[in-house]
Amino acid sequence: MSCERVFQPRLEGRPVVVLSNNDGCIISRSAEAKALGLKMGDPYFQVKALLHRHEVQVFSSNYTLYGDMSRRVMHYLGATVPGVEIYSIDEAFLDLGGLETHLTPYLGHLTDLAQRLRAGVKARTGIPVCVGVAPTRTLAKLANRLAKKDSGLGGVLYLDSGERRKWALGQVAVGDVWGVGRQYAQKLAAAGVDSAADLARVSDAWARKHLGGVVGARLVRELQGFSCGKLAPSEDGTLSRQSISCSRTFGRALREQESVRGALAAFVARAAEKLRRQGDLAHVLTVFISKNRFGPDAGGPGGHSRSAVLTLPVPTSDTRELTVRAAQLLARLWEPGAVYVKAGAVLAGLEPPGGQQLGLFEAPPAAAPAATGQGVRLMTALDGLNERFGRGTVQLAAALGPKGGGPVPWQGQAAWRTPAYTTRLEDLLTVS
DNA sequence: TCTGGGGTCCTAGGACCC
DNA sequence: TCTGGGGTCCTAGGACCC
Repeated sequence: MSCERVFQPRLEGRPVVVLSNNDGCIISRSAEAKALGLKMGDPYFQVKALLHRHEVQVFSSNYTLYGDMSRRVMHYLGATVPGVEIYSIDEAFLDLGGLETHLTPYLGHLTDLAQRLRAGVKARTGIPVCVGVAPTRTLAKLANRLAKKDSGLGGVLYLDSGERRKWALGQVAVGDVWGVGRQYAQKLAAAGVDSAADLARVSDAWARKHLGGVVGARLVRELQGFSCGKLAPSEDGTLSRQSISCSRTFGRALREQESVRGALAAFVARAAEKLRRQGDLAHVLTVFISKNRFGPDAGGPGGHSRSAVLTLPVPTSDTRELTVRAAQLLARLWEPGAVYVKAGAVLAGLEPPGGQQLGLFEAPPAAAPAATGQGVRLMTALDGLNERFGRGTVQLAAALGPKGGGPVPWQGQAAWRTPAYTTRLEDLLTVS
């Protein structure tokens, strides 16, 4: 929402929402939209009338723009303080350990440093941010939440003393603590644990028993102010993922296997592209297809979706091989007469090239095309062309849809997408 | 009519190993 | 009647995050 506002200042002070892929649900809201009672995850069609009545500005999601703006914010943070952990597209943890004790005479109180970071991000990108400072990530998230809610704090809250920490814990409902979702919140309420302060007092044994084992124990320790280092530091937040997937809800329901096969070819190609960017090969391919989970005949929980898994004989990142395999898996899953609304591909068992170990009696596999230098060069050329001329410039025919061109049958809805202001020359904003 | 996508970690149980 | 200890790997399922 903030990204859209940067490029359309007229949106300032007005209710604005951004929709998920396929224009399905609300995933980002301005304060004014929140005040109208619009919730995260509200299906668009259910709140359409309300949106219209209050002249809420609606946008399809524009991840090209949001990803690029995120990169700019993170780059500034990385250039300004040591130890940046990118946590998500709009959050980062900064390690300020030691800065206060050693540098107070030069930098001032950490609250001042946080204020300068906030102002710096705003000046360079136009994106408003809040900062929470505390001894652990969980407490920093909690402080950030309070900083966001109470405009009197000027966007920054530093929990610099035991008393202030105690006060902050008392302000936050247990369900709003990082790591407490719907299920745990319900369980905690039943046990009389209502606030973050209550949660910080439960025993280690109780946390282990009722909040997912060591995860729960860590959560409570973090609230008490003992850091448990939950996050694996990854250099830029994208490297060394353990699985890579691409899935989409189709713009309309599909009943032809050929159409779904085309969609899967496109999804596999996207996932394989990400895999090659990470420099890994995948050993395991999963394909899934889903029927409408809200329909009357959706079946039990999970009954609307089926998946098939294949362990590849040789790990690969070659789009051609993965596309062929995905089509085979799809054929296994396909129920004639069924109507599908979504499909996806997951690449797992990721490993760097050259790491395969053979069993004692296993013959080395004949090199598949994917493993040859030619295959690697082809994929490199493919990625190079798509990088230079735009995503999808060169694709496998399998991903192009039916002959004759036109929009592919699985194309999602995006009725209110803004331009890629910062990444496409033709979309550059002109000011007169 | 219309309900997102991409991840992580953990547990439990079974098969198998030394 | 008594029946070890310490592992790995895999799958399925459940919880959580933004």
